[in-house]
Amino acid sequence: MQPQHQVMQLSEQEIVRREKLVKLREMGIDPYPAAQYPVNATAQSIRVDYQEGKEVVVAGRLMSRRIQGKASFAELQDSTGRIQVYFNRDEICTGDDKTLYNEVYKKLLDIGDFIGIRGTLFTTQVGEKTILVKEFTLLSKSLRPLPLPKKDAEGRVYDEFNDPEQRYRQRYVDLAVNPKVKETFVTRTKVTNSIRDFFNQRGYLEVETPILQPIPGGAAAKPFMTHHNALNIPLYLRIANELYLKRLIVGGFDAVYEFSKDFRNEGMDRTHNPEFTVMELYVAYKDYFWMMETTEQLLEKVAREATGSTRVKVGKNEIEFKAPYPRVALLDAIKEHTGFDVAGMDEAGLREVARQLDLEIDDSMGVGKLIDEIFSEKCEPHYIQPTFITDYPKEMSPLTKEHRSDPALTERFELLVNGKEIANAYSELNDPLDQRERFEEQLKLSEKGDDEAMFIDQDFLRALEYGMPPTSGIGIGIDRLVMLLTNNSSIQEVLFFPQMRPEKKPLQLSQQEKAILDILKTQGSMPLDRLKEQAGLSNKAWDKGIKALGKMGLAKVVRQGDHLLCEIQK
RNA sequence: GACUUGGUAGCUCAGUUGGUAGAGCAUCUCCCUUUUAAGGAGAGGGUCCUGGGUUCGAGCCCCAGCCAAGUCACCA
Repeated sequence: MQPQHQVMQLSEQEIVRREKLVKLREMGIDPYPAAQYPVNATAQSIRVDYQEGKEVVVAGRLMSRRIQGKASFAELQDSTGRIQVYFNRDEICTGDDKTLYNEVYKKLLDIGDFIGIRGTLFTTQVGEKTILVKEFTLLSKSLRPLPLPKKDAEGRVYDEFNDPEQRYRQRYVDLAVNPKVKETFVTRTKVTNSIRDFFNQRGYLEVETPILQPIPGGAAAKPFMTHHNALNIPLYLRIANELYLKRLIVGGFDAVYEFSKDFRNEGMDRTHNPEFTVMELYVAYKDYFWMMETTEQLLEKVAREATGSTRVKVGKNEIEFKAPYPRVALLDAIKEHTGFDVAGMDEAGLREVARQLDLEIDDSMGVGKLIDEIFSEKCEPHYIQPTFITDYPKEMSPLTKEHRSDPALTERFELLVNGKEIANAYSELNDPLDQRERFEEQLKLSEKGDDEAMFIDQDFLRALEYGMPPTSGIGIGIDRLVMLLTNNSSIQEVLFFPQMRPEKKPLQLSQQEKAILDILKTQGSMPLDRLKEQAGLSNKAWDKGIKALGKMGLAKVVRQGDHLLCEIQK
């Protein structure tokens, strides 16, 4: 195994920047100074509050340069955007010594470096608000060249940094170079702030519950497993936080909510990341009708605060988040979009319907899963505008209270927007005996082969036995909501660091080079074809190996009459 | 998991029946005092994703693999 530093191959530009680093240090300039820098303005504040001749101190990354002899225009980018700065040799170097401009600025600074600037504001002949640099300070040297997308007057982008793999793996570069990406994440935080604000104003309590759980409950999903050494027990990463929040309602809180990272060990695609964010809220003495009204109000406010409007463009559609939203019972939706009335149907009947609708089903599916399959395949995509789908069958809702007027159904709704589920809510099941029976139903499903069926959580049942007030709860998928509000069709675009397969380590090769060189060493010089034969390498490996050796100056091929001869060098 | 597409310079991309690897930007050198995607001139820069095969010869053709995106399948 070779040590890491020998593996590292630097590009020409990276070598140049490292050499500049050395030169700066030789000149007594610290490329990574510790002292704070007294920033008093930003690109944005200068634009908004422009005063000719005003002195400002700003800091940021150098993002472009146009050097013209003794003068140069450059762009400085800070967290608020870009501002043009003007370097003039005689403004920076007031005495005879011009090295600060000629050497330090022109030769030793690079695009990507962080610098601080003290200067005065002026407007150029072309009308651009600009800082006339009086003094600059290197704050941090950048050793890797950034990609340099550019925009022309019509807004066309050149050399855009747009390869998704690189953008996700190196999000820091993506953020530094693509301003739109930053906006997405600012909107994301506005969304969560707006939700918090809505709940806090109502006096709801934000809480934290365990991520490491002995029994992963509250949803049907495959969990991640881990192990606690001191306790010597298996633990699961939570798939939902529902059961813990309900325990808090048992304990006497009237309303609790939590933004929770949940984890599911399932497939990844443009709408699924193994870790994702859900907001769950539980409010005592409420039912799912109340929750529908609350949800409408919440989303109307969030849409307005995060995007500036209740109308949001999503792909080809425009979605109106203004309350109220239509309410459609699940079985009515199925009747409407498939023509089948599945109310009260047994498993065999549902199988037959699914078969007629050309749906793929398997034997482990019970009544609940079959209905879910029919609905999500045939109905879900139709609901573009926000719509509450209500009254799900009991079999697919093991934590939900039985419907007050139909024992086959539950008091549950999902909110669909743009054909996708955004929220899921119930009148929570608080009858401990009913809850135990529902868990036992799940156990049967599990025995049938459904590996997502819920576990029985005895402690949760114990809590319910002490008594939980009637409660309504909701879970909102934050990533999906942010996707909608930022018009992104991929979850990776709304997560800073989406999960990726690890990058391959750079190969420590030169196996073939070593093989060739070893033979050559014993001979000093030999015919090329004999060397190839003795090396016993594939054509491709031979070709690469001998070319690489030539390039490194270790071997040389020389022509001698009709023959090619290979000689060892040095 | 299946299929499709892609992987070439720091970035964005060309690359012809298979015949010595190209452009723009960036970098480096020289010239240049108000420019705006790009001032002028010149130079350097490559593991063509990896491994094997076919061939006198592979960035290109064949096989296997890696990574990604998209579509489908799976999926609270």
